[in-house]
Amino acid sequence: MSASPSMSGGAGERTRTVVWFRRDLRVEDNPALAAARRSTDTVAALLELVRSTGATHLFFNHLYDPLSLVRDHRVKQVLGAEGITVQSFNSDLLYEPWEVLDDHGCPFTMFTPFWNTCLCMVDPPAPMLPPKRINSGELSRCCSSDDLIFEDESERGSNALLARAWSPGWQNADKAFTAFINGPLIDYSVNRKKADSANTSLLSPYLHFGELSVRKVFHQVRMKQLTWSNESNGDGEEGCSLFLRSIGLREYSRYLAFNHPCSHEKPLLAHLRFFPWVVNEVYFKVWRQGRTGYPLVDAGMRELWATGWLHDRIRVVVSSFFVKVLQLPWRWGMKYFWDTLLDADLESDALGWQYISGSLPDGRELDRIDNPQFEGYKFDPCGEYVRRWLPELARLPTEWIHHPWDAPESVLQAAGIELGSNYPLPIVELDEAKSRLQDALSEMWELEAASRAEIENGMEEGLGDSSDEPPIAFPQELQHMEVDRATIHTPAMAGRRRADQMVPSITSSFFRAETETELSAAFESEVTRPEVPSQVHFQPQTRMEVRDEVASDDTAARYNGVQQQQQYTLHRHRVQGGIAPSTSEASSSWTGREGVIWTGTRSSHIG
DNA sequence: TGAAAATTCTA
DNA sequence: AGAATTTTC
Repeated sequence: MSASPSMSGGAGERTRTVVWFRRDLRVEDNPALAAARRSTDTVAALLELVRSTGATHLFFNHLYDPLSLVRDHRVKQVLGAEGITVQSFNSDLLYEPWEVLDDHGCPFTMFTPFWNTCLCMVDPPAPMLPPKRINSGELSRCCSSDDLIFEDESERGSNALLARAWSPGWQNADKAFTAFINGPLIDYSVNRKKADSANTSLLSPYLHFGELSVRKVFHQVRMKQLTWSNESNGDGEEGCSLFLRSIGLREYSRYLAFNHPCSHEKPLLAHLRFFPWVVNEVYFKVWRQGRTGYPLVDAGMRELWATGWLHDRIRVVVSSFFVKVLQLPWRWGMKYFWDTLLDADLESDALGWQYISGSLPDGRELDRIDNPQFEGYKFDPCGEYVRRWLPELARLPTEWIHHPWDAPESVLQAAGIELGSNYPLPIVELDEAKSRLQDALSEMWELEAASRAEIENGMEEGLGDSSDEPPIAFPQELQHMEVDRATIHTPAMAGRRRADQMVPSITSSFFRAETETELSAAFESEVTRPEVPSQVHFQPQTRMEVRDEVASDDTAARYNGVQQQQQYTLHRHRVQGGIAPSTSEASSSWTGREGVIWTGTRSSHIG
């Protein structure tokens, strides 16, 4: 937001204002907004701010989760009606979700064709240089970033350790990026399967918080690729493709969120609603603590807790173990990721968990259980990773490091390990998990068939509720436990207040309180594709609002047409009034990709 | 050169 | 787990 109209074309770099907008202004902490104190309504807060500063223009960048889409649209309406010029931009993505369509003009339902299409499109415009000067008018005086309180004392304390390893800010983002493309990128294709972080870009938190522009990443990696291609460095070139692909996954997560507004809460494939999840809080706790008895899983969970980061592959390992072996409800895991990962990202994490839990057309097969032992030798052949995070196994020879339960007693003794005592036996045997999974799947298909039969018999009125996923309450106990642990350890969630998370969960209290009517209205009518500002950038802005509306209606129409043909069954129309019961009040996190050894809470990153 | 075996990859 | 690709003989 700028008090002066001189700041134009913010499409390239984010500005501080935009960053504020990403996670909702915390009005209650901002002295400049005393009038709006206690308000959690962004629109009211902005209105107040605009009035008090005399701003004439408002600029912001797009977000694609349902909460933001609705809210941002309201901002346009309300502030527009006040005579404020409101202009929004794409800054988070290479291409806007509504720009990427298949031959029939329909949104893709699978990643590969989506990404191939992206790669064939005209390259996104190169990022712009930052403006030489921003005339921030009254704004800088009345609410500089120093006045905004992003963490309280207890948060500050619990973040101290993480802060040592993490360097936020765009300069550091830039440094990390340069280091990556001049270093590990060339060997990315060879090294990417190793479990440790040395070979990954560790950029995901910077990307998440808008400290690094995806378009900049895209262009520079493309240039490297060209260079290596000319030198016929096949590996280097392939590394670039693979790395860009992980950027593509991030794009795709927004794409999915946009096309399926509930994808962070509901499985995209309808039958998953009938899966009989094992509601077992002991399993859940054991998983969180890294005491499952499977070394690779446990090492991952310990690393996650200690550093707030996990390699992409290990995210797949632990989450797939969670869903397939423990058969816990995936949204619990997603919530835990959200709480612990420093690159926690709603869209990316929802994509990841849906992929793992078999909810995507191109996801992993539901009936396939990955064997952590084999994965262990694949990603961590020498056992270094396991030894680093599980000191109790440090003296175990590599031969047994990923399956200590098979090791001869003498070997265990020599390594100082007593299974069941200082390292657990497998909490669930894989064979047992397999048969349990088979049973669960048959049950799921039976229920699904029964439900479909009933619907065909015209009984859908009677079972309106049953087609929603049965609500599985998020374990209460987790809240307390995490706070306890957080004060002892370092990680991210310590003392975080609920409001800080601002997870666009449709069921969050914030949402209900502030926007329920609007949202239900939004989801009720099928014409709701919430207000996608289309082609905003290069238009003179007089007619912009009008064009927006038209464009978004267009998009909506197209979307609805598509919706029928897709195999996804996302009963958006059911999400009304009470709004679908959700497992978790928050959501998830996960990025199929890079990360940073991250330090600091989410809320403290923003500065 | 072709079939069989081994390895790799899967969003 | 299974398809696709590469290596082996």
